[in-house]
Amino acid sequence: MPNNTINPEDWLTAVDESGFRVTTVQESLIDIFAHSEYPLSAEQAWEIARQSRPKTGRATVYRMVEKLEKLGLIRRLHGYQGCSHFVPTLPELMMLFICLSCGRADYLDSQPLNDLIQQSEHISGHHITDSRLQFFGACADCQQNA
Amino acid sequence: MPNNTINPEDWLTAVDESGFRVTTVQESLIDIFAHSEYPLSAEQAWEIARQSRPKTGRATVYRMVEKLEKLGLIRRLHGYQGCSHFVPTLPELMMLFICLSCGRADYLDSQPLNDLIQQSEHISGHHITDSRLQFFGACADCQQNA
DNA sequence: CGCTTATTGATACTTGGTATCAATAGGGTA
DNA sequence: TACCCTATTGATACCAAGTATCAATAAGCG
Repeated sequence: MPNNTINPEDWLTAVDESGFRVTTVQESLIDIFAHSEYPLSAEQAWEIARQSRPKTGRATVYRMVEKLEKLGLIRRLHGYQGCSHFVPTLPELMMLFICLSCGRADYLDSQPLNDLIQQSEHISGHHITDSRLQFFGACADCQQNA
Repeated sequence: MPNNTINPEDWLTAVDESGFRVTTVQESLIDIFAHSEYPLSAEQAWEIARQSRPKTGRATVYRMVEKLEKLGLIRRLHGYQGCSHFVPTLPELMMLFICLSCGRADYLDSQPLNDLIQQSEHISGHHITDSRLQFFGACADCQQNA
């Protein structure tokens, strides 16, 4: 995952600016999601959070996940170990590839998807306001090591 | 939904040929999914099934949904009232549009998606074995009646 | 028709997620 | 710094979707 393009500071700013208080739990959860190499479920994030902050509550983690998703900072993966895993959002890279072998997500340039949306709107007459595209398969690395 | 292209007989054949016994419950459930105008959850299918066959068990419906999904006869929708609704599969029409106003699914020609997959494989080096594309928005009808 | 075995239905259970509410901690003000 | 107000938190209870269990039932075959 291209962590270098994800800045936890920006997430804190986004949470702050959306009218919420920024707390230490939230900081720790933002850190966990922003730095994870793999998609995380709320349950997994809770486990990790308790390692450094044992009293962290389950509901708090679920609430934070919901908040981050609503703010568009994380994005839910569907069809990979259920539908409860999240990855950081990278607005220009909305086409997600998930490797079924190593579990890592790769972000692909979303311009081709935007083109496809425009084309589909034109053909069907529907007005498309949201889309979800996920690819599954074997990543370049896993193909080599197979 | 283009029901005219879905043939329950073919589904029964598919279930039969995959080594399962074909029973009356299964026939009724296949009918329900193949003829529904809207995406259905297992729970909803159970409700409908009990109207004509009151003793139908909940687990049976969940089992049948699982079987139909594994055989590729129905496909799960994600992000529309959760992730537990299903629509019949139309292999050449794998791009799904779901109207957020009337709830109906429309199937779009999947050739542009196939092209996109090829292009993405070429650029990324990943081997893509499965994909999921869903559009959300307002269908042509609902735009007019708004 | 009767036998064998897959399927079924009732029920209990698990899991992922939500609601409640008293206790806690931000952060603004004096 | 100390105080107050209120959003957030954590513990717990709760809920809903889905799964496991197992005796009863019904396909399909000889």
